[in-house]
Amino acid sequence: MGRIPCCEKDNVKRGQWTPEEDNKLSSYIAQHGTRNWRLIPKNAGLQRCGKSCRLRWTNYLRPDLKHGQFSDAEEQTIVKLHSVFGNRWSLIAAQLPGRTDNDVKNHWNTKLKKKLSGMGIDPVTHKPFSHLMAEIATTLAPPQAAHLAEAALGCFKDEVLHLLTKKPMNHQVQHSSAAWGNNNITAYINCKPEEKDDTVEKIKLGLSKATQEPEMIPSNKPWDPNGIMSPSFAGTCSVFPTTPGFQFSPTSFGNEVDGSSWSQSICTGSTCTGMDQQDQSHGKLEDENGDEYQGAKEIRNGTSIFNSDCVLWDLLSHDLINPMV
DNA sequence: AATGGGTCCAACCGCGATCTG
DNA sequence: CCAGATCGCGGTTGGACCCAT
Repeated sequence: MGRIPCCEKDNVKRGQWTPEEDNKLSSYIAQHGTRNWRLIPKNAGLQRCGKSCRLRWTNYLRPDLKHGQFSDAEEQTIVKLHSVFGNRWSLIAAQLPGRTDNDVKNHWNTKLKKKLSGMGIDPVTHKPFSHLMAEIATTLAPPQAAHLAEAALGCFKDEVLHLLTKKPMNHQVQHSSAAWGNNNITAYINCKPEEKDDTVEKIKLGLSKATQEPEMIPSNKPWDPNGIMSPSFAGTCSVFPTTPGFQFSPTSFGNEVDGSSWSQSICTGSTCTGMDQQDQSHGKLEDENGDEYQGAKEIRNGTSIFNSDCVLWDLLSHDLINPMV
């Protein structure tokens, strides 16, 4: 029944690969291809598991791989695609010739996440931290709001402290914007001071309402899985997407700031026009529990989440090297 | 020079999907 | 059809390297 094991676990070497091992594997694959990873280590004279050989080849030895630094354009692509697909590294890497999913993942975790955080943008949702705080304040029931806001304050301490104390944005922004080659982010951070002040007020007001006036929360709450967003409640957070976990809107944000594709890539969190109004079921990738909604499931099943009149699809489809469908 | 902390990335781990005997 | 191997993926870790003290 079944196949024979891929390797004898107790007789395989692990850890760093030596140049000799690399040479053996490369020359064997050059001659015989990568048909059967189970046989490759044995035939190539390597005391390695087939899985280890596959990883070494796909992540490091493949001749078409790039090994240098990520360019600005590559970083932009990663951020843009991550705002849509999340941690689907293989999908993202497919749009970056010569880069592996491991490369992209490592670069994201070590560099890009920090860059975004330094700009006051949550790398998970691609929204400004201030918007996330405001969402917490305006969309959760009182006990949840209080606890989550407290937790968020811990997570986003620097950004929130800046907002609440109105200290000027400092080194991080300037450093980041310089490193990323233009002033889009600085433009965003520094733009519309009245909106940021408004955001601070929303945070304060929302927390105050949530913790003191439970009767103000409408009956069909967004956190209620059976509920439908009421117009009155939606109006209380008109600036923000009305569903926790909702992702998007590059287009509106870019237009607000300077209309460049780079600012569209960086942050997808501002006013959410297009998708939430047109088709919420396609816009939502996850609900507040992290469960996938229709859109994400369609990606996983290999079909597009985007229809022909979707702004996001228009944005991305022009840039994609490998179709997602 | 020693050392402690931070960063980076190659490699490993575990899981679900797919394939194969 | 089924059991189990293989593949592909995303998350995590180990250790090399760098830098400040």
